Amino acid sequence: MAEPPGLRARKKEATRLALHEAALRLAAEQGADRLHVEAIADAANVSRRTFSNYFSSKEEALFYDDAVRLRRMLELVRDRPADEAPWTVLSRAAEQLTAEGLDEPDPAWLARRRQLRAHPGLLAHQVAAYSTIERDLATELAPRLTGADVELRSRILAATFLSTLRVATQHWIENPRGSLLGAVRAGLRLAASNGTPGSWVRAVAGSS
Amino acid sequence: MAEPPGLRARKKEATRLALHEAALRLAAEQGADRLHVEAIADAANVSRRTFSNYFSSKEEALFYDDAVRLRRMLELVRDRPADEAPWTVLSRAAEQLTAEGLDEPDPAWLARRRQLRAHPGLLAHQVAAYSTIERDLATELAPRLTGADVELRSRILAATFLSTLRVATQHWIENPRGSLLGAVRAGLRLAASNGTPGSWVRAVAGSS
DNA sequence: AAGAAAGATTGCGCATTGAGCAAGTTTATT
DNA sequence: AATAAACTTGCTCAATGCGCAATCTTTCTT
Repeated sequence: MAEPPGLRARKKEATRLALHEAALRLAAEQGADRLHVEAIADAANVSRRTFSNYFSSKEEALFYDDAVRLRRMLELVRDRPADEAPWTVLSRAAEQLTAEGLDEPDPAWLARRRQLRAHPGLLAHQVAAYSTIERDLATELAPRLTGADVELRSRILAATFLSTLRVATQHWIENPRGSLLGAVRAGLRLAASNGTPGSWVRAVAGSS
Repeated sequence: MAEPPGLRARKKEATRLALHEAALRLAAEQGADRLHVEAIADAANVSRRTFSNYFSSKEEALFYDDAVRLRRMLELVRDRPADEAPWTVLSRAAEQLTAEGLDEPDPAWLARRRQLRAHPGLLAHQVAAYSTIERDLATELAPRLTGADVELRSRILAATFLSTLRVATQHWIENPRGSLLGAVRAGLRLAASNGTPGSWVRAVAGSS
């Protein structure tokens, strides 16, 4: 089933990563607006054309790591028991994902990501990356719901969860007190009680 | 304070709208992928260059109406009393916005919007339009919160609320049973109780 | 191990597009 | 009516996404 990736696949992943990292580095060094596809390709020792074979735009290259994380999260969701409550499924998946080696990321990566935040036009591309799996996540969630309006409810669950994950992560990047895992947990707890004003304080207090 | 817009401003708004509508119509007619800036400009009787003066891409033109709605919603949020509970502020603003003449939209518009849904790449641009005001909404919300973690909480509130609004609206477009207002109300109620499994059924039942 | 088949990289060319600039046109001001 | 301010347009260019065909690499077959 899970055959070890051959040399071909490994090489591909390597250049993909190289392109992603080159993009991130150059964007942080020279500013996101002076980032050109040609430069990224050069930095990764491939041709401009090859870049296009991997990514359809420099922004996609920039947020490739988010895409990977999100695809991985979808897998984790799939692996949760079918009878678990939906929000629990999502929370646990998010926690596993965060725990999986990305809890204490490389400081250089952190700094670069913080640089990127400055450029407001990039936010749009990041949310785009998230929106890519929104539907997949919803269809994964739907069979776990019972009652009326399953479709609407699954889509709202997926969308709000992903938004929360994105915002909590971003907030932690800009403002890293404590662990990322803690930030994600706090965010999810907050989102879980969006509509109940009294519980906010309690929810936050409970996170410490 | 609010001077009536002169001829100049009215003309500008007119061409902006013309461009938006031309884009929407052409996208629905010929498919979103065969949509070219030149064609949009022609259909609106302006030059290609002028199109660029109004919109920075065809997708921005396509989702101009969302942008307008969202800016309007920000105003409505600003006008809510300062002591209202945050989620109530958002719900009321959304309801007002929906009630403001867009509750029973033009069937042609609806059909076109439904066509657009087919093209998956466009979702990214729609969420981009929503993300544009995410920060503004958060900074508007922040002063209405008390306690700890005001920044994180306001950002999560803004993000989840906007996601919900987007998904509920989109769901209603694809699936218009009842009024849009009803769909938005239901969506917000659902989002308000994301984490509490037992309350889902009650929340939905309460919407009928 | 040799050769065929499948897959990846590259260069070339073209269509689309976003934007700066300057000249011409329309609206606002006085 | 004259002047100023704002808008439109055509021209031009750099950047980009992608189809195509040639070449090189990995994998599969026998």
